[in-house]
Amino acid sequence: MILLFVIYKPKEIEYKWQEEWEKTSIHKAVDFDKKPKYYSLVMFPYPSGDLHMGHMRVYTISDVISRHRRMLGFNVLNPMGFDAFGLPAENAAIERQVPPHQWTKKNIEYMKNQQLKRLGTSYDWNREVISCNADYYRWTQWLFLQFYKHNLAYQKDAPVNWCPQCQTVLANEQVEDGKCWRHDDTPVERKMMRQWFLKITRYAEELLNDLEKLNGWPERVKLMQKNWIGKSEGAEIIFTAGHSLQIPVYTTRPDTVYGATFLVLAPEHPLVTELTANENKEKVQAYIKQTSLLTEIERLSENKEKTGTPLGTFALNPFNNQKIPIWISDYTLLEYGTGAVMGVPAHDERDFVFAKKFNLEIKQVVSPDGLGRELSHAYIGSGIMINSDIFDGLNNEDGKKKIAEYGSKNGFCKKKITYRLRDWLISRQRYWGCPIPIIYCDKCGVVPVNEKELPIKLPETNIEFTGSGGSPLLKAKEWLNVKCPKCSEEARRETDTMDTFICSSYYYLRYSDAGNDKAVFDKEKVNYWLPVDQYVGGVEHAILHLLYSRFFTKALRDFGLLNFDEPFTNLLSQGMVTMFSSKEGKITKMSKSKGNVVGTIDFFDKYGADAARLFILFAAPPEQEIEWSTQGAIGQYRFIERIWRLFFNLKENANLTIYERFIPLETLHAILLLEDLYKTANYTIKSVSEDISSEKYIFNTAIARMTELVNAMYKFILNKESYSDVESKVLSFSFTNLLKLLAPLAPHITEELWSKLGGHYSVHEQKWPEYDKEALVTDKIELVIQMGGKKIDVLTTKKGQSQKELEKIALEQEKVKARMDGKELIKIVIVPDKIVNIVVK
RNA sequence: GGGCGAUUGGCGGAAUGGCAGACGCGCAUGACUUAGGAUCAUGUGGGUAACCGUAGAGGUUCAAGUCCUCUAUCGCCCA
Repeated sequence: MILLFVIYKPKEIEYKWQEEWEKTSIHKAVDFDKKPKYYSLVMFPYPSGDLHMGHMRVYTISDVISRHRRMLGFNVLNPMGFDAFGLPAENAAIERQVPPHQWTKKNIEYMKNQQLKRLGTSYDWNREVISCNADYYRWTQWLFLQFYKHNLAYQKDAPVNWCPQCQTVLANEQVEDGKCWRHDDTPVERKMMRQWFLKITRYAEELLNDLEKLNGWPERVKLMQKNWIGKSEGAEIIFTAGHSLQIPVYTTRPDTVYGATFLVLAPEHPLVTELTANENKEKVQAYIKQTSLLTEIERLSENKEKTGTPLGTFALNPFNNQKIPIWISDYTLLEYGTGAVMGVPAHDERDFVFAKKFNLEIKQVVSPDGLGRELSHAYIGSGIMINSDIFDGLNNEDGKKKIAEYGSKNGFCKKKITYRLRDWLISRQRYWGCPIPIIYCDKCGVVPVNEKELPIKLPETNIEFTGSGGSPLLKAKEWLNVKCPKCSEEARRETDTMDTFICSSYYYLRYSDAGNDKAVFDKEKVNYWLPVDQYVGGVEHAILHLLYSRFFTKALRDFGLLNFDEPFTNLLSQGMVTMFSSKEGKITKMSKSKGNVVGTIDFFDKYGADAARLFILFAAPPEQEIEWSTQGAIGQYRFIERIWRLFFNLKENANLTIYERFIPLETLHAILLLEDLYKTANYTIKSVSEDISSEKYIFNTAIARMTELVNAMYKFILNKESYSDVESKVLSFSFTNLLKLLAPLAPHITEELWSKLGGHYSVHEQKWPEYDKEALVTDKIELVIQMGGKKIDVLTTKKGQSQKELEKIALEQEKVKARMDGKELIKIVIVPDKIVNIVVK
């Protein structure tokens, strides 16, 4: 056996084929092709500048799915783009005075050419979208105007995080421990500002109900969305105060209304001033100020000490005419329900803690056994109603209905459905985002920009990035001052830009017709390609991005632009890539800030993208977390090298060729191990096909099966000098199919060997292999003999024997006989062709 | 606190209720070598053994990693 030392140089091979694929456009998606369409999508990245191995996972998984689908005969759309607006670019501008567009563009070029392309991804770059380019954000603005037209975009006052030192608004992620990220000595305040919202709540019910249609989504993602929407059915009860002030209160527990011993308003509640007694004014003002310094998360934390202050006035419970004190506390939120709750300490944990702290009355109205007693904590379970006048003795579930009915008959209560989901605040007081196409005119008020004027481009010259004093757009006078589209008088542009989640809520639609400069997309094209057949992305987007995209799809459908209800038929949320971080002292998500990143370039240079891809796929199933291990990745590099050497060996000695036809089994019988090899090859085709096609995409087991095939081939050729014709055929058959099966996972090495084997370009355009069913038919089985459920012996025997025959065989075994000695036979359980279990006493 | 999920060799992970540990990493031994951190081959859960082993304790079953109940730990989401 002569081993030829042709060295495997992944870098050369990979560059070569990447260029060839690009030159021959084999990844182009064809609109309205005859083949069935398949839309494979991966969440587009933020162009942060340098992708690491952790990022590569999602692109690898999605790419394998795309390549596999092409081989199965689909017309595949596999596009890529960049979610290019956002804070980091603006921060870079503040810190280094590089204009955001320049910084972003440079990063995109690098990530695209040095990282994504080098991973061997099969994107159709003709459809690239970059959200910060005017030819894209023009349509972001256009869509905003459609939302505005349909009353789905509106303005209202809402609290923002405000840094008094920077004189600017901060995003939530810029607030660290209640302090500004740039001034850890400056507490962030909450300030009310007029801002833009999209009315996602109009679709709350549909967004909830349609989750049922999403059979291809992970249950836990659907559950997260369901909880986020947070539908609750309850009642609104109107308490009164003073002469005729009405205070509507929302509750999911109307059955406990007789237990209400106080009322809690949100500090921001509009009636607070009016309801405050003169002698309490000072304290109340101070408390409101104190609350404004807290974030919502801090306010709602259960660990937080409850705080509050009484207004000094009283409200009337309409059910029993009891006078109860009115308080304000930060655990009531203005945005939820009516901004006021009735305090029922006996049956709500937070109310209980609050009542204990401020010595308020606790009155039990639901009891598991119908008896009242001293409570050490709130009783939130069900039971029998007590202390509730005419409702006493009812089961509290019935009580809920009865009380709501009684209340609505008397006009102070009505059934109400509430959602936790709130309207989507889209205003950002930032430069690097899509400008909101609105003009403010002193005469005409809020005026939308004429659609023909789009895009409203971000000014790129004479912009100063200081990080303070508000958005740089406020100082771009030439840009800021315009004529009113209605009256032509002097007017000003809106300086807020849009949340970048808007850009990512429709990019997958734009891919269907990315170059269109007449419309956001052609209706026929979008309805041809969409919905997305397989979406792959991180679970960190399980709620917001996916919910916003679903909302956009439904809204655009109602605008008459789309004819489907849900954008993503199947969703795969891949687990993160972790690695030990010496900074944190533990294994944690790979990220630059934790100092535990493995760069892509070095690894690609040394071991190649194919090895990286195989390791990422092999380490665990896609939904699980994986820990990056360069050693493990080298293991996959060795696997590739083993195939590489096997090829040269067989080419030299065994007349290796492309061979795809099935081989009649009778020609293999006489040769030791040959039939086994042929069977293994076919079993590999079967298993790999099933693993990759399954909706779980279990690539790790698919790779294991291919490794077994390679091992089997090595075993077969061990110490072999020459090969008969039929042996060559079986080896060729095995190798040819191995290349095809491996092609989606390791696209470069398979393309190289396919071409060296004399195959027509490209291996990626070959038909996915089928297996020889005949080869997997066997007349022998391994019969397991058990006694009392424990394995005693395994023997090879004929397939398809009757239960009686199997029983006889089992009882004849020496090992069985020995153990039967002196024992009583209780029963024998037989699973044909599998197992015989003998139970003795 | 509530909901969801996880827990299998030294490590990553395999196992339609039917032979636990496929495949890989690591490790060990041998071969080839001046050499090996290359390659090829063999072995590798624990135990001298009978046997024992899938976080722990119960249960269902002829048979449990897999189903049920409880407990512990970890993770995610919501509070």
